[in-house]
Amino acid sequence: MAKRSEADALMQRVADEYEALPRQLQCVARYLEEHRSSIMVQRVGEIAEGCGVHASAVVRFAQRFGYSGFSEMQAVFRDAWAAQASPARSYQQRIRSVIKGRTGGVPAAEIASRFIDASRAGLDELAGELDETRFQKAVDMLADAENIYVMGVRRSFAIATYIAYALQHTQKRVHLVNGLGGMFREQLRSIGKGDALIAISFPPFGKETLYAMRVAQQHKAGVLAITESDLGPLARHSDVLLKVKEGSAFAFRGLTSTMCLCQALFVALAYKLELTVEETIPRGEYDD
Amino acid sequence: MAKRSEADALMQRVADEYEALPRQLQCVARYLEEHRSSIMVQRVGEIAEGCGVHASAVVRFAQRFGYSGFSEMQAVFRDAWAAQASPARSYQQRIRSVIKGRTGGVPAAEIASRFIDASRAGLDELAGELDETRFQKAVDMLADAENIYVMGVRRSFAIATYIAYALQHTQKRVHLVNGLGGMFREQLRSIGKGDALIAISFPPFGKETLYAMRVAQQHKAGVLAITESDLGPLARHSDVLLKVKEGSAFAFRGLTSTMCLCQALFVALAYKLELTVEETIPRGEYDD
DNA sequence: CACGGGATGGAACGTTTTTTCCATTTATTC
DNA sequence: GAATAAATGGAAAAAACGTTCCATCCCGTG
Repeated sequence: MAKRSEADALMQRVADEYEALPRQLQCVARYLEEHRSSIMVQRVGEIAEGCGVHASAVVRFAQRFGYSGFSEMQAVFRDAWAAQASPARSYQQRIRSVIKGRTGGVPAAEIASRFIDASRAGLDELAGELDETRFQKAVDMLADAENIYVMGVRRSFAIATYIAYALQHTQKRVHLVNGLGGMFREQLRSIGKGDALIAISFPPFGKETLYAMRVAQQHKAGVLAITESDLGPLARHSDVLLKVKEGSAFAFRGLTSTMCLCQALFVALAYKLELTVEETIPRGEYDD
Repeated sequence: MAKRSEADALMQRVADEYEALPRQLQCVARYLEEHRSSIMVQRVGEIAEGCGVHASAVVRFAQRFGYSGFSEMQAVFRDAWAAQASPARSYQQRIRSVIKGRTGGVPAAEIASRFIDASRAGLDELAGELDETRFQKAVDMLADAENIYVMGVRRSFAIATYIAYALQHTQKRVHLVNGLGGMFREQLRSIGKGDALIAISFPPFGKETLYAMRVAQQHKAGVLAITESDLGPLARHSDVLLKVKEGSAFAFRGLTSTMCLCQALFVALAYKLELTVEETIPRGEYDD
């Protein structure tokens, strides 16, 4: 593999010493970590502004790691870029094609990047085919609800978990129907008029989720379904249906588009409810 | 998508006027053409030397094409690079301007599509910056583990939930450390050598997760951290660290890239363990 | 509560880099 | 070949930038 550039070595040292650094220098460290590729074109002032510190703090940072000043440290990043930009790129590409040509086990990274590509395709589709009217209706329904019940089982449970977590940052009462102790029915018992159920389900549809939707409708609660298609059993039991098609790779269905849609739903709701950033994302001791 | 950058426009004008240029300015033009990608990091003097010309000639060149001086022209190239190097940033900037643009009611669909854009940018970055070596190490670690513990709290809990669900389709014993009944410690008690802990955490790091990592290390279990940066407390307590940077929109952090990475991790693991599709995704009565 | 050490930010300083000016050279035209 | 216009290079002026110094502030300690 590529020999470690001095920039790599530096970032390693930074990572090692990070915790021992004063607050502002930690900011600088994080900034470098995150904007590593653009350090070389930035001026001290820009970097300082970017991490909300004084320019001299950036210089001190460089000096702490053995350079005479910022300029000398910047040169390290510039060299690293120059080294990989001009002569090496073609080599790297060749190496990649060599890896692809191999016969043995498929390298993990190869699988990963295919999967990521599939997920990207899924998101592209989501962006293109989102039904704006329905999305608005979904947001309105949640905004008007007093209690929000969230339900998804097995593959969809993680999504339900996330929605329930996010909604805790609103004033709504939120109920994650998790079936703990086999008590699906009991957890749904008190749903009623003025409430909403968010049901996430994909084929083959979990019978617990279908049951929950029926109960919700009988109790005159609004039902928002998040699923794959307008057809199928969810359509008849829901008031609003949001469609999300997941790309799949290696015969394995993604979940990123669904996650993305649900987050978008929450953000839109938060704005409708006019939550401030502080309310939405309380950065406190207990946040993670 | 194919919007011509100002740099493109400039190079076009240069090409048009090239013949009419004095000798030295032609040299500069050729140099720009050939070293287009590195203009942004070079100083006037370097460029001048590079084409055997005096610094003032370079300045005159810039002025001839309507810029106040070399610096202004250089900024054009720098912007062009920044735009293509990190599309994520430009997405964010667009989002911010949308928010600032109107204080009234932003339509929900507008918010949704901005959020999806940000998530797409996040995935693009994930695809580009995935550390293949580390990813392989992570897969190997999980493949060798007898028991796999999964831990994430609050924002990361949904991800942990998903990983635990997916891993149930392998032969491994999987333990989701969920803290039910306040029993984090008890759920971790039996972790030991030959086991692995997957810890998902983002700043500000949940103390429960940090605790779990320490316990795992003390018990000689392998620790796989999924987080945002090499810096911070997770680095020292983990054996493998996978980085994932989430795009954020409307001051709200995404989770789609993390989800995608975790799914990719699982797929790669499944292939390494040579699970068939049937084993991986049993399509049965209970699936959802 | 007083103290000390380190972190921080403002401003001055020195250096580097860019730009302008002008004298000189080179090319062009009649 | 002289006259004129344009191009060039040196050097000084100006600007930008990085660095250093120092007063102040904050935090942990005795």
